[in-house]
Amino acid sequence: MSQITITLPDGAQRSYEAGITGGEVASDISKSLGKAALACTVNGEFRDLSRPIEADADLAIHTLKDEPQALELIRHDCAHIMARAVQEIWPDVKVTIGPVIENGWYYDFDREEPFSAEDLEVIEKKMRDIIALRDPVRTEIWDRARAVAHYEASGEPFKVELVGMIPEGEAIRMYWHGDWQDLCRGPHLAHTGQVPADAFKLMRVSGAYWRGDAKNKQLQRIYGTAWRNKQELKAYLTMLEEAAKRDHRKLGREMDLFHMQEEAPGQIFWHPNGWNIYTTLQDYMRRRQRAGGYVEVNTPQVVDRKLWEASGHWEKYQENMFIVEVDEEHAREKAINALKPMNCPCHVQIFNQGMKSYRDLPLRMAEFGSCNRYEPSGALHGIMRVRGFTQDDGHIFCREDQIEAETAEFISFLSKTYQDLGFEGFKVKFSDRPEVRAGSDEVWDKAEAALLSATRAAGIEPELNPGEGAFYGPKLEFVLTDAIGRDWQCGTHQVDFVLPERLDASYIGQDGEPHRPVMLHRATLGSFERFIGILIENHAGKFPLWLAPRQVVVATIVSDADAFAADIVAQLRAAGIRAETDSRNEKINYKVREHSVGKVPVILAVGRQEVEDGTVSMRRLGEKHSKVITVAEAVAILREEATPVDLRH
RNA sequence: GCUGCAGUAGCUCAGUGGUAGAGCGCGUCAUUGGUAAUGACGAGGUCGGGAGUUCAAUCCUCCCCUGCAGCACCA
Repeated sequence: MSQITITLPDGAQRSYEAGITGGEVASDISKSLGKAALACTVNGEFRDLSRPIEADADLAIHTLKDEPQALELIRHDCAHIMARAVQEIWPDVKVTIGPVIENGWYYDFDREEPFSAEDLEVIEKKMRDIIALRDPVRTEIWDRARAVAHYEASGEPFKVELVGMIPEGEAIRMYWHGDWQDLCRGPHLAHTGQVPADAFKLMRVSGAYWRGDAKNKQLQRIYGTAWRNKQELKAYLTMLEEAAKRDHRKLGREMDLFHMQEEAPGQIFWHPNGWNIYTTLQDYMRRRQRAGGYVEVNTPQVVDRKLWEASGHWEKYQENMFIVEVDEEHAREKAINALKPMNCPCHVQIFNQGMKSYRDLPLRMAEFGSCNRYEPSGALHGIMRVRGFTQDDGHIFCREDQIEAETAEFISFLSKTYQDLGFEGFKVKFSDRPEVRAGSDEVWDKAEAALLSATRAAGIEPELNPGEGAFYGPKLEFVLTDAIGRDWQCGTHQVDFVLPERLDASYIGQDGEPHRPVMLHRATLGSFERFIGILIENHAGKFPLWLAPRQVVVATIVSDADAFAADIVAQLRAAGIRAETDSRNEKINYKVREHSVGKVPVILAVGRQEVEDGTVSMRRLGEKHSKVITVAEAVAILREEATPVDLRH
């Protein structure tokens, strides 16, 4: 037996016989470490404690203290324990896959009968029984034929398929706890008792397609969440509740911003408060775009199918379009139109009017373009994913050699916009040529290089999405992060070589010959509807003053202050502030509560004292204390704060 | 679109095979009250839509619509 040297993370070295396991080393270091050990990392490879170490190695023993490894192991073992629990309760259920995901895991099962909420409780209880058994986890490497034969014999067709998907040369590893067995890459805990029995919870059941393909069989997926201890689980559940409190659908109702109803699924009825946010945002974008050298246009909603055929939408996008047929009986003519799902073909029509010269380029054309798309019913979600929406759309017609400068210009435009709207940072994703594409490799080379270098020049290193570009050109996607760390893809910037060709756009170059322009499709917010949803959730309804629909409420404490309040509101309105009085016959506590729930940023309370002194008691949303200042001071402060960010100085 | 769940007063929700209840909100009256709910009284729904079973359906069955969660989709 040869001796090997094990080097621990602190640099300490220990000598053992070759073939010793990580678990044995842990026990040798100390009895308590031996107990606490969950798994180990050997020369950078995350492994089971039970695997022998044959040569000199760096070794790190993982315990519950190592958060990422511990969570990975716990969740992974939860997945297996859940699958075992399900098969022990319903032996005829077929197992498929059960990966670790953010905050937990899921496992997909094939079972005729749907799992019910009560079933989840039963499964959860069974899981705790399995954990209490403290069954050791055992592993073996099998050859492919044996694994296939085993799963065929045990009637697990999905596992047979999975074995077939494991690449040649990769070990086929089998795991057991108790008699239950699963195919798995590992690693796993040393025994089932290492899963904290009070720190996991089954969350929900849903359908999911086998291998993520809608053409395949639909399986039943059970989601669970698991943590290192009860406190972490509780913190996570509390966080979910907090996130639910900012749900834009709930706040939209509470703040009286909008509503939706079943006669118009996926479309929004904007109430005065919500429309105020919308127009404030649109006014802001319009000023920014004008300053950015865009010309604003507006194009038709209902457009003949001929244009969609020419643009390619009829062929590629028809499923998502609202088709409008006018029949002969009523109109004495037959016409098939479609509501526009995108603005680009219409913009090319404007570009195509008259002759364009190279001197006209780059031509930056913007439209707050209302579009309608027949989104699948299951995709609809509040005002975030709708069937009728308005994009802050724009198309830049330019020469190939202008792509880089225009891209840089747009990135700076977008970056300022996000900053103005209260978002700290954003990520950029770069998608390059897909397999099936239009345009020559040479043109793609140029376009990709231009996008990349413009992004890098802006000091941004994009995340690469190889092969994910549109068939007509490469694209950048801009993802912003909200106040609670969620990512939202909003902006987009796409190079398009195809549409100008299909719709025959051209300009006369310096050489007197016609040339094809390149089109850059770009949007900053994406759609107003979705972006406002994001804003609501980002601010939890507490909008900065300039965006808030109702900026100030002047609330009277006694009715003797009614006239004074009305006068203050008149002064505030004259200063351009959205203000209203609340002189209802209610107590000040009641009014403060109601307007706080309604997320009004500023309440000015006025009673006898204020009338006498010409002051107001200013209370900001969420603050406990109010401040007494003169009316003139209040107007001056609020005027400044209510000014849109881009107009301030 | 697929799977599952849900749809009762403006909102949140309870409830029953014999035509329905609470809190908040709303209205009226009283109260003029200092920074997150003053009190009393009152109005308000035929229980998402359609069909069926039944002497009788909001409650059971079927179909449809809409919503929610996830999957798929997001050109």
